[in-house]
Amino acid sequence: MTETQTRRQQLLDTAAELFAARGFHGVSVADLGAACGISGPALYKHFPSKEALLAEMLVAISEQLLAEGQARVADATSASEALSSLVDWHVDFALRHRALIVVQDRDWSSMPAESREQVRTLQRAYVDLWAAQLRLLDPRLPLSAARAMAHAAFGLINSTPHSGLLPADEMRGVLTAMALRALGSPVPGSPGLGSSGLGSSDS
Amino acid sequence: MTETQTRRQQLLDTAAELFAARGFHGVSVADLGAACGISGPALYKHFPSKEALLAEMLVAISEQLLAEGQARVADATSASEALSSLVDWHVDFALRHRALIVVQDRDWSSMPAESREQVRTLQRAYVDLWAAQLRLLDPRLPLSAARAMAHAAFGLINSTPHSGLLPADEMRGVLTAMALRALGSPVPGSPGLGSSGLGSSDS
DNA sequence: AGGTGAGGTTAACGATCGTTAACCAGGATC
DNA sequence: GATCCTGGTTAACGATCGTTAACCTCACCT
Repeated sequence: MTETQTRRQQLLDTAAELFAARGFHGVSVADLGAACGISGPALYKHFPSKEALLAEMLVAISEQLLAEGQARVADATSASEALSSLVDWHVDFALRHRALIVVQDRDWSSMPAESREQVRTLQRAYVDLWAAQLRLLDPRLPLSAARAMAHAAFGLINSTPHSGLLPADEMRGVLTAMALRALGSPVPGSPGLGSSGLGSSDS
Repeated sequence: MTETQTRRQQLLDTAAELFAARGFHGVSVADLGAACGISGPALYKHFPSKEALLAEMLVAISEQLLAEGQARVADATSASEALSSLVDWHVDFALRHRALIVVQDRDWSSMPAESREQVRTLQRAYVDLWAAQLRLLDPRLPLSAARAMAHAAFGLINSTPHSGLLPADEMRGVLTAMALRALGSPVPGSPGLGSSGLGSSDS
């Protein structure tokens, strides 16, 4: 692999892989060190604690997701173009960083409180970025419903680590198409879906 | 809460909640006991080990998901009706058992090897149940792509625990509509769907 | 009455964990 | 050439974990 990376980055990458496979509490610092060719407490030359390593990992990806998402929305000329670009970005990210995707919503609760709050804020902003575009497409859509739809789209796209059964190229096509269809027309016109009706017709 | 349940079931229910919040390795048997009004090693009067408790929990829900899924497919008169019924069932299950949904794909790797294999087999059968219906709708769809689509639909529906921002009734409507749309017209064999527009750009 | 088993208790065990301490090699700096 | 910082090492610590052992207490059966 890329041997030119710094030891610090190697620790982050390897930790992502191990945490994704066995969970934060299921990986000891000795395991992590061994997987990096060093052993045990050498980790503390690069991070103040095991929790701090996790925090840096998750804060970094939350920032990256949000920053690129904002850039793409800014560059778009319509809501549908923005959403399409957001989907492409998130699919690309999920395919390139499967391990990080798993760790993010699995070991979120193992982070120190302050970083946990930071990630929560970043994630909320990212969700609202999607939700805003959805509400531009259908202004009758309540914010809470738009947020739920964004979360559902993330769940769909983030399913890729759990099913590594397609080559990345084909998986990209499947996920992109499904996500765009799922977000397509926010109000269900189809019959037989029950009487819930998503409210919001009058407010 | 329901005080008429057996202690054994109370342990399973409470464990699901705690595991979902902090992860299997993040919950000690003392924590679990305390949350049930008993303390510490009393767990071993009901389960041979902490891992065995997790295994029973996950095997049970995998069996339940598959059994009801098979029943619904058997009762359906068409592939689209079967898929719609499967979506309803999975959405209902996810809304009723949020904690179990979280634990299932979070602490799968913490199970003893034999039970892990058992759950894997049950889940694979459940995925193939969905995939078979998808391929009835579009016979050109490869099995691997159909499986990926089923996984993606699960991810979409299972997102509900992460976003508890809608009342269950409205959430059911949103998830059902999105899942059906996502599965709706199976993906064209075309790679790189480039600048696909969202159909509803006009309003 | 007396025995029994189910479901608790506390105490204690060995293992493992995250973390700290003390030490050491080597290359850059002055 | 002495010095210092960087990134390693091994040893040891205290805490916590899952698990076992030994004991207790009733409800229940005969």
